[in-house]
Amino acid sequence: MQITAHIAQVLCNALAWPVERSAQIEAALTTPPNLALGDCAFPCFQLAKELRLAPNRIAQDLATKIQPDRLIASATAEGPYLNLFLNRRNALGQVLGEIRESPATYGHTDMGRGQMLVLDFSAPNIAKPFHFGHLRSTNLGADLARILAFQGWEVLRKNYLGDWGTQFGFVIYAWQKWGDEAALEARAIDYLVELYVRANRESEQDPSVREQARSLFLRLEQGDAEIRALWTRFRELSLEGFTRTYTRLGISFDSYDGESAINHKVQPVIQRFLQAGVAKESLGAIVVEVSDVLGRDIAPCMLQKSDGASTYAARDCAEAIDRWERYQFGANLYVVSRQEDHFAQVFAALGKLAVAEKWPVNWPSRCENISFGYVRGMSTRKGEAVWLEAVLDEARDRAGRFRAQRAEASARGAIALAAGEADAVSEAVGQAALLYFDVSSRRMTDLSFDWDAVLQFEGNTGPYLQYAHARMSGIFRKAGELGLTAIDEPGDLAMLGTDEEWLLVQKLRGYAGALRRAAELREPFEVAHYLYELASVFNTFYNRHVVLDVTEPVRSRARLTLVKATRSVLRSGLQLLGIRALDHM
RNA sequence: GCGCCUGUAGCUCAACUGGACAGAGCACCGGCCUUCUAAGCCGGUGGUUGCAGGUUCGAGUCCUGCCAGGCGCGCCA
Repeated sequence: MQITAHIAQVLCNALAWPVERSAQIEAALTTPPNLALGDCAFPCFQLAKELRLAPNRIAQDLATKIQPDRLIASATAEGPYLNLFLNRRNALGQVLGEIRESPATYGHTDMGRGQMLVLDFSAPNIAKPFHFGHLRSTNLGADLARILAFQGWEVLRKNYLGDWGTQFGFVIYAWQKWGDEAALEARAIDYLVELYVRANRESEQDPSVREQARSLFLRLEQGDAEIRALWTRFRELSLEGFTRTYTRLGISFDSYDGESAINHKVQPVIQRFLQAGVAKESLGAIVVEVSDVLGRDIAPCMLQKSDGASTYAARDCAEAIDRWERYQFGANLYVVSRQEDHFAQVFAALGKLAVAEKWPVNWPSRCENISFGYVRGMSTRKGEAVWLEAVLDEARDRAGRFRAQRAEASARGAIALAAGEADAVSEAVGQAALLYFDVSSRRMTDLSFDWDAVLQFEGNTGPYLQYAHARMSGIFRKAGELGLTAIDEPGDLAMLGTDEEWLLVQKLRGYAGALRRAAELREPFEVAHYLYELASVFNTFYNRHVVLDVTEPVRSRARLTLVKATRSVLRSGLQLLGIRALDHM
């Protein structure tokens, strides 16, 4: 980023603009399509309007005004583009120096410094299957948490468990009717899901089941001791199951307070809405009109149903208020799929309350719904759902088989691993395939579940990134045997003179930009995409050049420095995506 | 009917928020293991960006209208 900032400043001077505008120039800078055209480009189209001059003319003028300096070697006009060639030797030294000085924080910005960010993700429903579809919210949320924390935010990870609502009435109804203590002991959460599905199926035949479930939930909400004890037990069992999966994925939360925890604060909030004149009664229910503030035809935000039970929206409102009082967040994000209308209603209702009660901070505008695409082929009712644990197992097993198969096909064989290590590698590779698949397209893209598409180990995949990392680690093992080490002073980096080495450095320079886009757009895909390109550029370099050559120790050490920096950035990015960087595969 | 989202190579996705010839992976065809891991690399085949207009120096990207698909539309969460 520092080189880019320098270029922007030089251009700013050449244009005789005030320093403040250099940020605008920096944002406009792009990369030419190939090395022959240059290393950095400034398109002059926008300036054409402002200066009332042809863009080609502006590019030519600028080219003559740019003085070569330590980082800029030359500038040429190529049609409407001003193309810059960098001083490779100095630029390379600067980039590798920055990475060497702070490998753990290279590429970060302070965009979130001093601000709290509440991130609500995963949020599975108790007594409902934790299937592959839930991986999206869980993984997307965990990635965003790491990415935003890296950008300086103080992130609070919140798992707002779906542990309240009529669904629980169904489970309790089923338990009272068919409950089997032995089965619950043996199968825990799986058995609860069976009960839930069975009650649901019955309610399709017999509408009165729904009524009974509803009344059971009402009793729970009113504090019936017997029902409450059942609920507590079911919640504990479910949470144990979820936690196993989270631990396996290396994900943890700061809070598991679900909808039930906010229960006692819901009524007072509904009263506040009424007293402020924001909510009104309609058909026996209590609602907040939001079509006026949202400027479109949308149903009102319902806070209380005509039977007196609170709604999901009311709990979300109360919960958001509680969050604000606790944390005074700078941002409050909900990673929930395809509930745009619901969140629009909740945020708008809170916005109206903010105005009516004259809140000093209009925090509802800091609330965001991070939506994402639908996972097709995964309906619980149709029995298509695949449990996340089963997917993780399958991923691990396929990764193990794939490795054995490759070892046989390759003339060189594969690196021998200890038995325990082989299992750990299979688990890590399987997860990498799964987690990477999830972020290999932008979050709004719908996904269809397909074993063969999800569990790929070749091409643009998670294992491809791990493989590049393992190769780099292999180089360092060999370097240790040969007694070669990376260099500390940049003097001899002039040995890095090939295009492949330069392209790799150029790519390393782009890490900060990828991280910034990922954070601003709430889009981990940006990191995944960047890492794929980085690994790809590295693989090209790796195939064309030998790093370690005892007859050329100076060049070898310079290349080791480059590989060390690349591995550091790759490892940093993988960590942000929750993918384990492996030293052997 | 209304609202939100999507439509790019046979398939799965990109395209740095309006910029250089629309790029990757999979699949298919050909080449590369006596050098640090071939889960890799190099080359090839494959496109009227759903259709029709509009905005301007310039459109896959923005606007309008069609066509096709997905999700939602006050007492499910």
